[in-house]
Amino acid sequence: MCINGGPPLNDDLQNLEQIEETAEQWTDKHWQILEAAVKVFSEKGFNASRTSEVAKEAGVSEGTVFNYFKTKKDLLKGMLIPLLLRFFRPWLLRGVEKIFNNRQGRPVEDVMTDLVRDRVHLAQANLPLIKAIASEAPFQPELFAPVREQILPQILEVATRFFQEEMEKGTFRTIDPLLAFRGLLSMLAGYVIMRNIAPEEFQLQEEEVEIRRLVDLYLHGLLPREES
Amino acid sequence: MCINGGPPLNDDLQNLEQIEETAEQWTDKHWQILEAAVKVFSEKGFNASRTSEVAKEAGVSEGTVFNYFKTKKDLLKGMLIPLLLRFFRPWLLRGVEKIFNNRQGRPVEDVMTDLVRDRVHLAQANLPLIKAIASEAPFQPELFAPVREQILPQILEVATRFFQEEMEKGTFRTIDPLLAFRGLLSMLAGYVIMRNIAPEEFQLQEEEVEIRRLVDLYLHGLLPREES
Amino acid sequence: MCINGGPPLNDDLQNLEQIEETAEQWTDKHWQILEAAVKVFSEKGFNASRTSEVAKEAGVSEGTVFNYFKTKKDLLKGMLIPLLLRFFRPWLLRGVEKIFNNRQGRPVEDVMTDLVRDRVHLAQANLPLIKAIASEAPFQPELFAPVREQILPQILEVATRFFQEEMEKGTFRTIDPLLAFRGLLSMLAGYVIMRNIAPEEFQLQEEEVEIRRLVDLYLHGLLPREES
Amino acid sequence: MCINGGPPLNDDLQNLEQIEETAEQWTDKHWQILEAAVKVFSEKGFNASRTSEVAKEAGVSEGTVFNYFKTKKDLLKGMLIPLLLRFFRPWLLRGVEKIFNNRQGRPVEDVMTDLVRDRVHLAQANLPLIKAIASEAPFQPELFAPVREQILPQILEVATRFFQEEMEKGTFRTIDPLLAFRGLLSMLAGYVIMRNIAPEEFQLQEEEVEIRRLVDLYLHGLLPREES
DNA sequence: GATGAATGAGTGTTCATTCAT
DNA sequence: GATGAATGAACACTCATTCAT
Repeated sequence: MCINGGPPLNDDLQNLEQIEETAEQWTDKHWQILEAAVKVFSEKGFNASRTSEVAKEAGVSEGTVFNYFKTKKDLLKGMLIPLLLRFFRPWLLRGVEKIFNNRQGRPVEDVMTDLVRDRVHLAQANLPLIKAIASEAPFQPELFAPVREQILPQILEVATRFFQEEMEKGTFRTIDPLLAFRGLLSMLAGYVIMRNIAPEEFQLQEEEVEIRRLVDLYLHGLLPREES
Repeated sequence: MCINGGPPLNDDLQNLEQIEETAEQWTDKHWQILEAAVKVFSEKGFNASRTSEVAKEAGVSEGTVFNYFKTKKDLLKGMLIPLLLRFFRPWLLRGVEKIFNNRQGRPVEDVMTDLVRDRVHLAQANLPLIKAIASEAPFQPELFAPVREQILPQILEVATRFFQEEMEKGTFRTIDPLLAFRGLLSMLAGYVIMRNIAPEEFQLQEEEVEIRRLVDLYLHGLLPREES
Repeated sequence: MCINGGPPLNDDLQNLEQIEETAEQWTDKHWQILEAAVKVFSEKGFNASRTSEVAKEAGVSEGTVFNYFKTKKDLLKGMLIPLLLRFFRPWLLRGVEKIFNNRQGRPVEDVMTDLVRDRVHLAQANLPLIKAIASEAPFQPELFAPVREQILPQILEVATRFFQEEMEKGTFRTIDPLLAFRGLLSMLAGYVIMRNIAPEEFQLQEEEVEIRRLVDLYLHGLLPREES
Repeated sequence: MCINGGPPLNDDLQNLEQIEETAEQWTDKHWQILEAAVKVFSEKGFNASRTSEVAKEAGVSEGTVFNYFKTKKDLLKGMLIPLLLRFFRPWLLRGVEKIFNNRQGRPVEDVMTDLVRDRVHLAQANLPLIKAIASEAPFQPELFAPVREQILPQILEVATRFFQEEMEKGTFRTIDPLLAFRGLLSMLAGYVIMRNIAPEEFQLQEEEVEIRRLVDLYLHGLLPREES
């Protein structure tokens, strides 16, 4: 009859524990179908995608898709699971400290570059997933409410703590840590988006160069160094 | 029988002259219907929107919608016209110089703040329009190709010229002007998006404060001022 | 967009006034489609019927069916309207008295025969309608609740009044008038049903003969006349 | 692989011998599944019932249902077996005579009351079975053809014989024995149906009272006794 | 014998588009 | 020019049935 292994997706994305639990109960078929959905949704958008195409892409029959995900919308909802796990599990588990713990002596530019490079790579590797979700998120607020209300604050808290600590140590100048985070996030996202929309028009160089430049601008600003 | 006043939209968005021409040939009904479409599309997304709802919102019959815009997609295409006109006509007509011409003596922070404020206000005022277009753009590349290929380079050129001149004058330090532009654009867009997604979670202050902080971060970077 | 002239069917079948109102707001298309639905539903049963077949039978497109009746179930609900109007409007409007008013001097057998004949003819003429509704009624109690709770009591009241008056006049012997009504209704329905299921097996004669026999059995019972 | 114990159901319901034979070859699982089907079908109707629900109700897997009954329709067909056995085996085996043999001296009212009470109890006890079959019978004529053509005539013959004998004995007045049977059957069925549709609206009393009244009306008719 | 995952034809319903009035 | 009834292709989802384990 109905398979739909794992708990229902509704309201079960409150925190990482629940998300991991759900993910563990998923079978290979779940992942196989979800990957197909990610591919199709990211290419055509949620509404323009056809469940038949997801099925074909997954190499299963249409009925099977619905055995594993009760509705088309559940496919979208399900994508939050790998997204959150891939992007936040390491961070939230280990804290960002680990990344910065062993920066002994290394210049802050290098450390920030590592950080940005990691996120850029992650975003590039998961671009379809991000595209599928991000493009539909504005129109399904109730679907993503748990993320906004539960997960986002956790992320902000980690980020804030990181910036605050560094500011106290004097690594960064003292500004609103959330502003610092938003600024970095914006530049990072802006880079990834523009890179994928119109790399030519923006005359983007190879990734490593761009990342270094981005970090440089973020850290030093546009004004001339005053010491000179 | 078919009205569809003005030239067909296809391939007629190559430059501002053509766009203005098309806009002038539009009747009030065109605008009335397009505004309705903007409202509906921005709330539900292009594919989830119903032409019937656009008609109701516009206060006309469904048939009339199709008298003015041959297809649903033409409604989307048509939105590019007010978007481009509102965002770029003043810039491209007068050049950004005008904005900076009369900055005699005013500190660069203030001038940049004016610039950012202007764009933020514009974005806020046209948020539905932006949302309607931006959310569908990734899935209709051919629809937006003329913009990317014709309009975007014009914009980039103006922006580049501005940054370059200022760099030569010493107002800004010398970096890739496109990088400078992308950085500013990213921060600007990031601010507007986050403000509209989750103002609470990001603890956003009143606009003027946020804009000043944003410009400060953009201009000075995150590192402590070295002279101190 | 949506036509669906007339008020929504839900909860609007409380009394004959509302039913008549709804019926008057129906267009020819409504009736055309409903007749087709009656035909199809009565032949295959509600669930086994296909809306596509209803459309074909009505000579309209499938979309048109749903313009006039929002759902397949609404087609079923809509059938109550002609059913009730055809079976009860005359009765409830004029009272059964009219039928019996002018029976001056005529033997009660003849009057009852007229009554039964009228109902049998009506039932025969509306057999598909009855079949379509009656076969689904047991499984859609909420759909027919208004009829059971509002219309049925009205009918029972009229019937009760009729039998009671005749009993007081001495035309009938004094028994529970509802029992008398149920008995007549049962025989009438039983006759119509058996006639349509297996006329051969029940060796049914021509209608007029059967009706006279039925009335005779109903009025005199199975026991021998005691006077003899 | 396929079990489907017992002979195929098609065309094997010609007479009671074959039916009994089939019933004897059925295992407990057959009965278990069939009872579940009766429950589900009687609640939702044949077409609206899901084989998955039958399986769940029977406490077996969906596959098992189809091991015992090749198709969903076979479940319906199979229901004829308990129906016919329960309703007609005793009658046909022993003849109705047995019931009437020992009526020595008892008034005919009492004897008829016994008869009616027996049938009413039987119907009440098997209501789901009757409902499941009766509601689908009009739309599956070929399924029930053997019953109509083979079993029904046998029943009618027994009934006819009974009424005829009693008429010859003078217990009943002489009318068409089939009419007498149809009249009784109608009243009986009408009572059971109305009792289960709307006992309140019909103001039904306790069963024993209703049965006595029903028999009284059937035997004496509605007219006043002429001897008084 | 029992299972239940996989199947895919089939369904009610939607909605962009047309066109007669 | 404006209307809105009619259209029918298309889609999400269902479910009886199969069959490998």
